[in-house]
Amino acid sequence: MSQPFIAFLVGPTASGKSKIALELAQKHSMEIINADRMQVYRHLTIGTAKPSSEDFALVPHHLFDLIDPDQSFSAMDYATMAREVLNDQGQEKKYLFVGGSGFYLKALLYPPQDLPKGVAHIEDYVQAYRKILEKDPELKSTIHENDHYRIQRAFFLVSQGYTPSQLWKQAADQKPRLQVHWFGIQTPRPQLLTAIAHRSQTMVDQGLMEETQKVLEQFPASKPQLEKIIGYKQCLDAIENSSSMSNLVQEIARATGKYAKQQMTWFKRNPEILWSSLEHAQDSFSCYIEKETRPS
RNA sequence: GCCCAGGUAGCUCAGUCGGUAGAGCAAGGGAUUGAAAAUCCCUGUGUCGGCGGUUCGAUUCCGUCCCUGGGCA
Repeated sequence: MSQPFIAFLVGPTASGKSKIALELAQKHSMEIINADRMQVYRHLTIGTAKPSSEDFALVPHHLFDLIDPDQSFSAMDYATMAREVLNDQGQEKKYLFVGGSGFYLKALLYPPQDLPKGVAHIEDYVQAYRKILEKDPELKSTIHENDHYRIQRAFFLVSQGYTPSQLWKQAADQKPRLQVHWFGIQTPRPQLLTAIAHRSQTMVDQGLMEETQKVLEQFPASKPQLEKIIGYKQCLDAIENSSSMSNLVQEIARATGKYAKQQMTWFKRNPEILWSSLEHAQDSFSCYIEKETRPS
């Protein structure tokens, strides 16, 4: 038993993870570690539904507010930093990762591969796709010809002499390097959509537009990044085209709902997750933690 | 009351020179290996406003009625 107790609390956005996490962390003296892709950014506060400074004061929090919005960040950066947190601390500790970024948790769980960072700039995707298949035919089943995003990365790896499909297969065959306990909050879709609608409205009321403006002024280079983040993207659209202002909340809620669905697709196939409704989450996860951490 | 323009998938609309229809968005499902709140894939039967008429056959033409928007009184 050389490993601290580690739990992952996952679920779609707006499902109430942060609140449950805070309760569990207080009750079981756990430390919270962020597992949300966007909450690593400083200054993106309202739009990422980051915990409040009061919350931060209640229990130790890690991996929040790490970088400025114009800095790059990746799943591997996240995994590296998370490992540092875990290594730094004593074995007696208990950790609760909280967030909906499945890809990031996966990167943490599996050993890193020594691959170069970067993507290729591509003009002709048809040709680029043909070319990566020439060097690595198995990519055909992994990357769709329309998936330009992945073609850019694969093309880069191939041009560096790698065979991506082999690397990925190797990685998939590895056992997770951490033993973790999975908790998931599951909310019926209509209920979740209602919560999302409310939260979108609250964000706008709290000044999401102003936050967007301020970040843009302070970090002009962050624009491409902001355009990819739900909430900020819609605010940017509204700034440029004031007519879309009236639909702002609706647009944010719509995009968030889609995102929540993607998250569920990610987590649904993980058989290790102990699912609970929001109402029972606190009790059932609490019970579980109690049992698992009781000194025998 | 009269004159226009419309009434087609949950929404916005396209289309059928007459052989019962299709896009985007939404919705549902899936993928996801150092950009992932990104990116991509799959799924479309709906009294084509109601009723009549013409026709072998009408959502498409004609008549009439209803509804919506705009204009004139």
